[in-house]
Amino acid sequence: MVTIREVARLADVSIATVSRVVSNSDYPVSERTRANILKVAEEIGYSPNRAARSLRTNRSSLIGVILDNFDSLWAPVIVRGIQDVLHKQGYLMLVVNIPWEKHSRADVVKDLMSHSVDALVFVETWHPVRERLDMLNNKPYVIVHRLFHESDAHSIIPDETYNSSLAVRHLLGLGHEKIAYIAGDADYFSSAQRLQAYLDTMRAAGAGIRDGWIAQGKWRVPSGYACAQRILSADDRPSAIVAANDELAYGALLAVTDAGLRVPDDVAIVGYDNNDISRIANPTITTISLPLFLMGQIAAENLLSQLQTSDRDYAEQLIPGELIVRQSCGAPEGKAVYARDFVRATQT
Amino acid sequence: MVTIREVARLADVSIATVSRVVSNSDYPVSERTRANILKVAEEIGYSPNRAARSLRTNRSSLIGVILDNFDSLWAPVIVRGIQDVLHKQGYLMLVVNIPWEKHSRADVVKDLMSHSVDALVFVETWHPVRERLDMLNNKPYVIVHRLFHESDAHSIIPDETYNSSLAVRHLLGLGHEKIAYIAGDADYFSSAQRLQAYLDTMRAAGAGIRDGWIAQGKWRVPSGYACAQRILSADDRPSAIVAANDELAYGALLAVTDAGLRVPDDVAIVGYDNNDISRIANPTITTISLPLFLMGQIAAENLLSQLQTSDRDYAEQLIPGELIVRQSCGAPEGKAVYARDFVRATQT
DNA sequence: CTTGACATAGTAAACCTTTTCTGATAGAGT
DNA sequence: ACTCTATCAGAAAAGGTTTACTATGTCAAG
Repeated sequence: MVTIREVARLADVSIATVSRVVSNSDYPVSERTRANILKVAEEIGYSPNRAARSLRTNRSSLIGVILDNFDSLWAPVIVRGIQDVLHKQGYLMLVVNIPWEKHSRADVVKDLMSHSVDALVFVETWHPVRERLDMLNNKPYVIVHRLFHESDAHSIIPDETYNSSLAVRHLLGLGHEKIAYIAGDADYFSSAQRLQAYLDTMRAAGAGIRDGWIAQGKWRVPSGYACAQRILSADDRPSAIVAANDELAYGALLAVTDAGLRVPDDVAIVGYDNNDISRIANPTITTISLPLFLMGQIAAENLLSQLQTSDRDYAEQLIPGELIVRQSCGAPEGKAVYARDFVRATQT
Repeated sequence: MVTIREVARLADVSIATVSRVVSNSDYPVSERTRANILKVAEEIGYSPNRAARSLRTNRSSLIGVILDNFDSLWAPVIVRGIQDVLHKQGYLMLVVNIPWEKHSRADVVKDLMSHSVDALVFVETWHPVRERLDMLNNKPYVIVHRLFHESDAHSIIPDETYNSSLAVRHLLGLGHEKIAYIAGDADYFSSAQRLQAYLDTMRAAGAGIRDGWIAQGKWRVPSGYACAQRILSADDRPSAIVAANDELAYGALLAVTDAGLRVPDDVAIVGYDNNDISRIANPTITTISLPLFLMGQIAAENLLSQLQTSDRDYAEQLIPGELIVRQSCGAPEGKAVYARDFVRATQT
């Protein structure tokens, strides 16, 4: 292996000087010397031994990324966002996936710490970080898409309330008054929030709500199908269904079709997540899109600023989504007139 | 930070002894001493400084994973498979995504080398590793799902020929004689292989092939739609379409429906990849499933064996997929009578 | 001509492990 | 009682880097 010593020898300077140059120290080194050292280093293909550097400085340029659910449709996009920012700053990601059922989490954190990661990102995590805050050794950390109920100032999460209301407002804006809701798994933080936003928005608009219009689903297609069936058989059949995610929406779509009704003519449908499925379904499904890549970027930037300035105030960050208007609601594709106006009004 | 020195002091032994115990050396240490050291280490929460260890041993317990396309539907599953094996052996993954358009690849490898990774995995890679083999410093490496044409003994790739023939055989087995084919992007290695397998299987079965039955697609839904339209307007309309992937199949499904024909009654369709889409589509789509998780595991095991025994023979590994029978072909769901028999006959 | 300040470079310690070599002890064999 | 061997423990070097401290040279001011 080619070491700093070798560079020093060839450039005829001390290793200290080489170190100053190659590690971008702000210690003064004459331009002549610097240029020469860089030339030599380049020529013999020197790159610093990170282990040695890390041993000395206690910094590793490594960021631990802990995922609950690596091959979900969301996580990889978030991770790419994280990398996008971190990589430019010379950080590399140590990625570990632990299904949330497993309780080996503490070990993983310990593992990462022993590799002296500079900071940690938890993506879509189920377990409060606080439980093992002592293990974190005061290292910066951030949570993207927290799934547990207690709030944590380090989290970056979708603005469920706002996003969910977008869907309802869109339907209201299209003239719908009888709007049903299929909720996600009750265990989830976000399920409750989205459902609440539906209720609040409906009430705020003065629209009536019936018990039979609200079904408790389980995130997946079959559950969406069953829930929609129940909803369609309600005394007062609704003219629109808001689903807590796209899979539920797809189940609902099948149920509506199987009931001999048409989407969007008889029943309009809105989803949430903007899966590939929704782009491809027939009809294509109106849905809420989350800026996942951006969320990853924000997380990484948050981390960087924690790394730079040790003490600052943290606050939970809520990330707004966007309504993607497609065929399943009957609105002109790509245009959410009322909803858009509403958005602007809300945001200013 | 708590170091080996601290453990040694409290256990009243030398640091050498502690090192032997905590690093699982096979150097003899008395049971009494070992137990005591482990107890102390546990109590004060000692975990070895990997940087120091790495500096000394030149091994890092880090594996570099380079991805072309991190948020594809496949890559994350493969990565999970890799982790599944590596993590048990105490390795952690340094994951880097580089879109294949970017040519910063060499830098990334250099980066990883400077972190002294013990080995490298390339997932779904477009660029021949050989180009920068010198940078690899003889470290073990493996390629999962190679996308470039030249063969590489270190690759673990789907057995495209076999897999693609499964689809055709299934249709032949169901009595179809006029089978069309929608190919994937011509740039891809796998496209050509899959197409060739279709041709060979058809010929072997004595089934006729017409020019109008073969369309050159581009992997995505709209292309599948267009190709299917062209195929359906052929003089001699085929009774089945094999698509090079599920998105193309979905496009074909739409085209068939829009042409006023029914799937599978008028036209049967088979895809490739077993995306979520296919499970949910209406009708559900028969397709080929790749054992991605397994491929990741195999890759990792290959790597481990390279790490243990320095010299051994490598050979390209071809991984067979599986036909998932659903509604789009008209066969009883889950049963691929002819195809299955054919598989057995081939494999024995 | 001396002094002080400044710019630049070098020396050497320190970071925490692993591992070679050496040392000590105990038990077995004579 | 002696040597020989096996078993276990310790001392110390080594690995590549950063950095506090020290050294040198140059130049300006006194």
